[in-house]
Amino acid sequence: MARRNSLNERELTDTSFFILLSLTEPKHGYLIMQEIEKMTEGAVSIGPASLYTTIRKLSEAGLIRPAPGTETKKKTYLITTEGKNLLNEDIVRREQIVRTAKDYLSERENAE
Amino acid sequence: MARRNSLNERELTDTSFFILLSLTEPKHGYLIMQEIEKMTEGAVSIGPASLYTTIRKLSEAGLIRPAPGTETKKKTYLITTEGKNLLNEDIVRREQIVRTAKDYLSERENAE
DNA sequence: TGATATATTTCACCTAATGATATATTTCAC
DNA sequence: GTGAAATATATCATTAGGTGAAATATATCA
Repeated sequence: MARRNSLNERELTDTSFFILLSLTEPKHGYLIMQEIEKMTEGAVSIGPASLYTTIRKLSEAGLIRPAPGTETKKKTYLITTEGKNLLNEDIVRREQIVRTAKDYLSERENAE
Repeated sequence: MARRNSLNERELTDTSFFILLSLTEPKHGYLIMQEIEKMTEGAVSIGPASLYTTIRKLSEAGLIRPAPGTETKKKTYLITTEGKNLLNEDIVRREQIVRTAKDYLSERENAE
């Protein structure tokens, strides 16, 4: 849900979710795009505009940081501990949404 | 992901997702708000502005329709077959996201 | 009647995402 | 080296979606 500021509420948009996920291993921006395409088998694709603006935001929020030992022109990033915590929280949040929906639907079906 | 038009791409935002879910049984707007609060145990709450604008959009998209036999001032709605199909699709889409994330993380852990 | 709860609508504003485009930088065949 | 293609980053202008707040309408019932 696009609201005031999803990160403040410890909720990840799909874009932030997948960028954080891919940065559990250090990567630069362009590679992140490719990795997300690959891991979702094309279901999710993030363009450069979304990517680089989101990287900046995640970086400012302390959820990712420049990877050490990479001083080239390619800026390489890595998820932080805080970022990993939030990512794990968000996986649980997403599971709960699905579970809530399934439970709700099956309750109605049984009532018929 | 807030994009061009999520309904065109057969993707539901959280707001649309929960409204459709609650309308598997006929309800008017105000009740939808309460039901969503209740079923998510307060984790998701949708205000009137979001609710009524989303109802209009879902209605225009043919995903919900006025419930028959309710001709009062309270406008009662019900999910359509098309809406139910999309809701079910979206549950699967959401499950896949979680599965993708878990698989991705566990692959990295094993590689350490 | 009037107070309170229930219910709907609209406004103005913000965040997130995005297509498009511009611009670097790297690689490598020639 | 030169230049073309691939790789990589950045920014702009626009749109969709979500929201708090406030206004208004309707229902309920003491």
